[in-house]
Amino acid sequence: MSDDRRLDVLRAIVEDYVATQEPVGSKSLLDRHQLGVSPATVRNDMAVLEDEGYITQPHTSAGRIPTDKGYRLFVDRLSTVKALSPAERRAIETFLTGAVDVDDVVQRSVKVLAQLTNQVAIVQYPSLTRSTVRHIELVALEGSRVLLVVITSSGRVEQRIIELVETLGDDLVADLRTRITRATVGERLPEASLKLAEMIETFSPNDRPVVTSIVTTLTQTFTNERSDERIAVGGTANLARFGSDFDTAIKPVLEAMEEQVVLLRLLGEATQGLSVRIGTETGHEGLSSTAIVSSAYGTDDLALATLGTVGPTRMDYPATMAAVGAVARYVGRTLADN
Amino acid sequence: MSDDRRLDVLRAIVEDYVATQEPVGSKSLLDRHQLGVSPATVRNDMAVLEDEGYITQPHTSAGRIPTDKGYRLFVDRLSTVKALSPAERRAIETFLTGAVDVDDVVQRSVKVLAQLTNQVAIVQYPSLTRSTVRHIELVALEGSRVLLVVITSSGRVEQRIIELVETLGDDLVADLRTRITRATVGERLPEASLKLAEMIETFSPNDRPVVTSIVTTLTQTFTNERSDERIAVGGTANLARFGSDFDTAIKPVLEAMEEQVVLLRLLGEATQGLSVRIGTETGHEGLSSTAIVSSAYGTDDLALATLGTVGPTRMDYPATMAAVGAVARYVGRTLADN
DNA sequence: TTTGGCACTCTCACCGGTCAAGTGCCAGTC
DNA sequence: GACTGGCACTTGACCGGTGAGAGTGCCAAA
Repeated sequence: MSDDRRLDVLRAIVEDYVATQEPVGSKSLLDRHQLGVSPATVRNDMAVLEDEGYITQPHTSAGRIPTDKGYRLFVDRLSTVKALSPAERRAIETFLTGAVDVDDVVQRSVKVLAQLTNQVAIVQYPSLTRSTVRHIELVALEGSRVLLVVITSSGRVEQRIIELVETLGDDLVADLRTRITRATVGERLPEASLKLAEMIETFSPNDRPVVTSIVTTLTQTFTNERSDERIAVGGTANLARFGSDFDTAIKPVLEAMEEQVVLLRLLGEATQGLSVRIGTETGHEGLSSTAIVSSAYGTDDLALATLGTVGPTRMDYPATMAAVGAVARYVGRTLADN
Repeated sequence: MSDDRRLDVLRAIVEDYVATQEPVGSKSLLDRHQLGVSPATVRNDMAVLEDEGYITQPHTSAGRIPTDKGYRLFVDRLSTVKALSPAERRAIETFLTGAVDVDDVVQRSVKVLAQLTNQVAIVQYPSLTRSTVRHIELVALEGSRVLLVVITSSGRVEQRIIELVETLGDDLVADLRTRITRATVGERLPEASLKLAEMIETFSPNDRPVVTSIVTTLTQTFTNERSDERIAVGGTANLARFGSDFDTAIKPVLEAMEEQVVLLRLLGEATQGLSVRIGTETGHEGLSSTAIVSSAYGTDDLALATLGTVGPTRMDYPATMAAVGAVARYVGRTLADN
């Protein structure tokens, strides 16, 4: 018995099932793939594959469908990432080149990713905490309000309006601005926060309360989860492909898509390279029949954030992985140019 | 024959159908409403109502369901807006009072509106073009870049980074800042644009190219559709209630929800008061079995923007209208306090 | 180890009958 | 003239039975 052929059979089953959405039997499998053996042999192989937990039958006398474990093996060892067609590459390129700012880049990537994969696309905004400060600005508004603007290396602009207890003198504002700038520009945001804390000491005791309150807000802005958590979702209309039963197949996904916290967990840590989580591997109950393909994007040396797609476990993994990878590369490049 | 009773019958049909989601027959209608007449009489009334186009039968020997025209009549003449329960009022209040900025207010209102109505909620960000300028700031960044920040009366903060052809002198930036401030603060944005155009003349011919390019961007920011079009959507999981057929009932709605342009048209012009559009009145093909309840929000004298819900035509109109109205009032008040 | 054959199992689509709900119409009553 | 009770008719939903089709497991033979 050849171990290789059994894997070929598994691959054929996955491919057929993804294409037809129907349990695949030994005979119809041979109609579409030349394995050079008879149906009976395939049946034997299938029995073994089922014993080992890679495929399963919805009911006796039905064909087989892959299990999560089967998809896992397929992704890990049986598939090669499809190359994108030139048309697809061009689509990504033309979609992304017109973008004017970070918001725009994210918006457009969600759209193109959803379109390419026919799935639900998720794109996380470039992380604040992993960027460096490019520019920081402090502006006195009317009354005792101060506007704080931070521009990061990835082009994100964050602003906060701070309500102070007392009005700031113009000279103090100017002084603060230069000192904050000196302390933070070029630094990663977490380190910038540390430097800022030290900086407080250098002010006269009189000014410290005000300075502290500004620095606190600034630090919050740098490290605040809420601002680090921004995420764009698109292509929800593709949920149609997830299955016909709304309550079990579609509703949980829609609910997850509205929960930033869940989305973040799903995208996962921004490790370099493609990550595929299948079924229960997503760690989310409602998503047990979906799979998530994600990838970090960023510059060569620094992952800025993550993007990916959510689709049914019976998806075209090679194509999806190719699309996610390509969009991640383009987005990383686009933001680096900024 | 009493015309009033026929309207009572229509009201009963709408109420029953909304409650049960099933065609209502003459007999079961009398089980739930005391009309003081026999089923046969109700049948006669129903026949007339059907002739007039207010109700229809899915098939012979089925009960009747209201047509769009029937709902229209119901909304216009047969229903009174339900008062919100104290619990609901409290829910809105507690949800909105914690908001820290405009983004937060909008985010939270979408959520609470979706929750209250069990429908898809849409909230437009406060319009830029209808706000006045509260503060405007011009900051020279590194190189020939300039950061422009506009804060409006409704609390929105918009920023743009402008790439100039030449580096600006510090004194020119300062000069520009004060002059732009003088020209625009307190003005409505469209008028501010006009004033800015005039202002260009007051600069020396040397500086005019730079000034023009800044003013242009500023004007674009003020009147740009893209920034005026920001919209938040929530409660898409409630699409479950729209019907069981994904392709005809749910997909079109999801698609519409992803198209800013469509959404804007659906919310409609921000006229004061509640607006209800039923079925084809939405002017959007895919939404022929949905209804949109929307309302402008803002201060007494100025509508800032619109919010509303999208639901199936068979919705509880009085309750939905009450919720939309209440949330609009609260949001208007919250933003006015800002 | 592979293969062909065979008996077996299960789902699904189809069919016909029955049931319940609802209608339209008509003749009778107030 | 408006309302009512009665009746015949229509129709979708439900149910059980049936047959076809697809697929399986197993076994003996190559």
